Amino acid sequence: MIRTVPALKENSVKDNNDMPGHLARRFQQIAVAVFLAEVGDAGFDLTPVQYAALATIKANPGLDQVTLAGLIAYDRTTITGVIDRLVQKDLIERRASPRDRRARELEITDEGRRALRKITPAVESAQRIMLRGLSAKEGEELMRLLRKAIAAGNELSRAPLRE
Amino acid sequence: MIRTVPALKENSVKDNNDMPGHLARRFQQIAVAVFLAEVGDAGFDLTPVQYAALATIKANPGLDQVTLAGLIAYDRTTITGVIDRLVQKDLIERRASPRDRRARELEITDEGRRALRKITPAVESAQRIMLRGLSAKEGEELMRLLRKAIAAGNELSRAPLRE
DNA sequence: TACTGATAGTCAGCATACTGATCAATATCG
DNA sequence: CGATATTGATCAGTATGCTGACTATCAGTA
Repeated sequence: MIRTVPALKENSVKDNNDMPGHLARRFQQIAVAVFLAEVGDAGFDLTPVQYAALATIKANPGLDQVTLAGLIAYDRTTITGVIDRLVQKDLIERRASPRDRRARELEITDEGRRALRKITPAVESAQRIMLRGLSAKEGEELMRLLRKAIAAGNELSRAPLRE
Repeated sequence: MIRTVPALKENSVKDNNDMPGHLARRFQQIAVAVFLAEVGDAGFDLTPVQYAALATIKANPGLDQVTLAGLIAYDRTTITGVIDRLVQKDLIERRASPRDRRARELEITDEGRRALRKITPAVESAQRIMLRGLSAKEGEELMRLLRKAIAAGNELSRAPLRE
């Protein structure tokens, strides 16, 4: 096939599929949808962010909000609302720290522990589903590359990971 | 080293870094931050979503909102606000379609064209920066794996890609 | 101890994203 | 033709995520 007119303009605009930023958004979009579907099917109403916060609070009892934010790379202004909703659902407790009156200590409740236990299979299932197009080896490689890119860019967002 | 007590509970909770969903969120978070920083340094106030919409409207003059949404995998309810803001900035025009009175035809303005031209280097720079931790080969492999995972999960989100 | 800077948390404001609903217009089929 | 279904767009409501500002508190130092 011979084109009489070369498509100059079109070639100068990169395809979305060549843009890592676009691919990042798409993959995250699917990941969230899968998470909500699996967790919803299991009878729970918990977002990915709420789950990550809940699991991290359980693993680090009594931590404050800034530390929590650092451990899961959230902005501290985002954490406030997430915590509010977890408290609302009686999954965690927020109380003033005796050592630092600015800080709030976070603790998982029994109900939070129960929810976390029951929800775990759905979360693991979701992680599998979002990689279902890849072989096990490819899935591992994708995660390795993501970890590497993230490590190099950690300081570039307002909410870097802090250990 | 001998552990007297096996850490059963802790081991049952997967590390965030083993969760593709968490890695997806982190990578996207960094990608957006880098995009906004680069584009902002270039003197423009445009989000990744607005950029993608603008570029797609330029490449497909006169398309309607649902088609645009499909081409970049947005939810149609999200598009409304994005279009509002692009119109507000005089980068595009939205007018009623003569063929289908439900639909709106979208067209880039001269100012939109100018902005797109001037902003392109910053966008390309952003794509490089978000992969700066990876070799060229690794960057290609990451994009290939993301494309593959996305293709397999396309129908799982409310806003799949439509060609 | 008083001043200064840093820190924990919250808030207002804005921009994605989604669910589910509604309205108007178009398509389809009996 | 007319009833029905579908489609394009919008809206209300909710939940991230961010910027920038603010208060209260704490820490270090002159």
